[in-house]
Amino acid sequence: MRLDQLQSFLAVAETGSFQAAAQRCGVSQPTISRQIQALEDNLGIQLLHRSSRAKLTVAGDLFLRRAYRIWQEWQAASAELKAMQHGQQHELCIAAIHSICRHFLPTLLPRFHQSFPQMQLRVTALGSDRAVKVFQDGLVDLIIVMGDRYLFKQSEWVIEPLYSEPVQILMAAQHPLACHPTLTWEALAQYPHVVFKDGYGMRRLVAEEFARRNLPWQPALELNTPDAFIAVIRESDMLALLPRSALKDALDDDTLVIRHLDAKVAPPDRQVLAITTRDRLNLPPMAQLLTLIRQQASHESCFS
Amino acid sequence: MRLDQLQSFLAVAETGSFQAAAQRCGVSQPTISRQIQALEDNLGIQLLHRSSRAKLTVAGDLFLRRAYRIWQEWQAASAELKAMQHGQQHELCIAAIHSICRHFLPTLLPRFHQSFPQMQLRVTALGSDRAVKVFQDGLVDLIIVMGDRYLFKQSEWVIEPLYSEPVQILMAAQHPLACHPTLTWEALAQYPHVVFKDGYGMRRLVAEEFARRNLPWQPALELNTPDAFIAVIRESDMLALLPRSALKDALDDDTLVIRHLDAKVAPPDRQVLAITTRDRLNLPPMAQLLTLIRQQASHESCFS
DNA sequence: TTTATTTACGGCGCCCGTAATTATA
DNA sequence: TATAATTACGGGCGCCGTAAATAAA
Repeated sequence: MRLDQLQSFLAVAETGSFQAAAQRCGVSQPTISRQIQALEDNLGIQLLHRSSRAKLTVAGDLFLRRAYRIWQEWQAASAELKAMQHGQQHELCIAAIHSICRHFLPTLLPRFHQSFPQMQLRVTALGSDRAVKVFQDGLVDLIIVMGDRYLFKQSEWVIEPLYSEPVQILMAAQHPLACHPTLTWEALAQYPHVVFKDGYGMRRLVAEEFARRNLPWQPALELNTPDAFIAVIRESDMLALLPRSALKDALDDDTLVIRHLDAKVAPPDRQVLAITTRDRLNLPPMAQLLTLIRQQASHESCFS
Repeated sequence: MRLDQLQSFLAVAETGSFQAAAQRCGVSQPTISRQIQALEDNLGIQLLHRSSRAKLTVAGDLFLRRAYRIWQEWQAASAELKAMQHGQQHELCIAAIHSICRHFLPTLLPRFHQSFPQMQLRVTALGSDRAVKVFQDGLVDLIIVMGDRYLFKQSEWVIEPLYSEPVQILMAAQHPLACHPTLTWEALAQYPHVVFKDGYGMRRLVAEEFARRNLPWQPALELNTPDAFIAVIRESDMLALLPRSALKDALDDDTLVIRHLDAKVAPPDRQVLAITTRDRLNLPPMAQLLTLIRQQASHESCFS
């Protein structure tokens, strides 16, 4: 079945005449005749009486409702996708790690909102693994996560490195290690650690570094928001390895100090990636969002 | 858009691979590729990622639901009409005048039921005009009505004469006219008449006969079922002109007598017609019903 | 390298529009 | 007779399958 056959049928049913239908559809009258015939052959039953005012048969009457629904559904689909292509979708979902939600997106989202005031943005803070999962399930349009060797790349993904930043150590101002300007892994291993829960990129990065050096490493406390880290660290002898951006809030806090590792033994910088699918790049809102993200990222990189 | 393009898309979406889809659809793999391309061109947006496991794009995901609904609707329509053509429709509606419902259909319908036990029959007793109206509106599949010069014939109709029968006069046994073996119009005009309401064929036939003779004719009582006629006639000096089949119940009733008009001035026999549309003749239940109706009609004609 | 999709190509078939024919009122 | 739908016919476009090329994993 072709859609123009359906259209011919609907036109005839509505106008009651083949030639009126032909005019409406912008084709010759025999074309209408043949298309109706094809439809009837295809369905194996007569749809129209061929007297003066072409009236519907019982079968035609039954089919009319179906035909109309099919036609409507196609029109709706067509319009929907057209709208999407012109950037008129109404929501855009982002999942990102906490530091991005806290320090990267807030300056960027208002500017995006100016470009697409109609668009509803949904931003969710998640660990990297979870973000990748919801992205795979098609629940979000874009994720911003930590780069990771175990990231299972799909060919239809577009992975854009945004910036990288060093991992540093947060501790209370009166912590025994606070007097050292730089630290060693052995020193870190002496103290209990506050870490992210499983499924967070930073957890995996830290765990791998300790494992690589065969040092004992016992997470004393698992959290899933960086905010909570600061409160805990301030009042204990615990340590936390965090990316620099997560430590911005601690910079001006007298009760906390930030230290780094010896340059020789420092862990690799943590990479921050934006991931979406290739097809979404063609959607204007997504293109705009990515442009803003790139701008913000280059700005962020200046401080590295 | 062609339907097999839709089918290709659904097959790819379901199997995740072009060649699996090709196998399922029974075509070569390039055909699937081209059909998806055509669909994408038509909608102006990419529907599938072309990596290893062909996954849906956002647009494809949106379109999938529409496509599925369209496909289902077509399948349903196709099955529905196929079933109808094989006589599996589930109801058949008849509208007929009262005498037919009372004397003609009762012996016929049980036999029809034997042939199509699944089928639900709906029979409605109506005046001829009303029956024609509901038939035109597509509310019933078949009508059996009185033949009438004013019957507006449509070209897609099949009109089958069933039988004709004389019009006779019903009166109470002790009626002043009961002693005459045959009657004249002038005599009839002396007495009040019980008649059918407007829109009934017999009403029009009787009215025309009186009008043709310039005789006064005042309906004293209007009814719309022949049953009621008998009860009224029995206890009054009213007359009723009724077709012979409507008088069967009065034949063995001592309180009633039936008279006819002089042969020379008798009104035309009333014709009984079955009407349906040409397309319905191809439906097995209707074909069977018409066969039975014809049989019954020839049987009826024997008594004319 | 292997697998998967796209492009190239020859051929068949379908569909279109014009014009002649048939059916209908 | 006039109007409307169907059939006939020539031309072209479109779609198919096979096979080669290209892209991706």
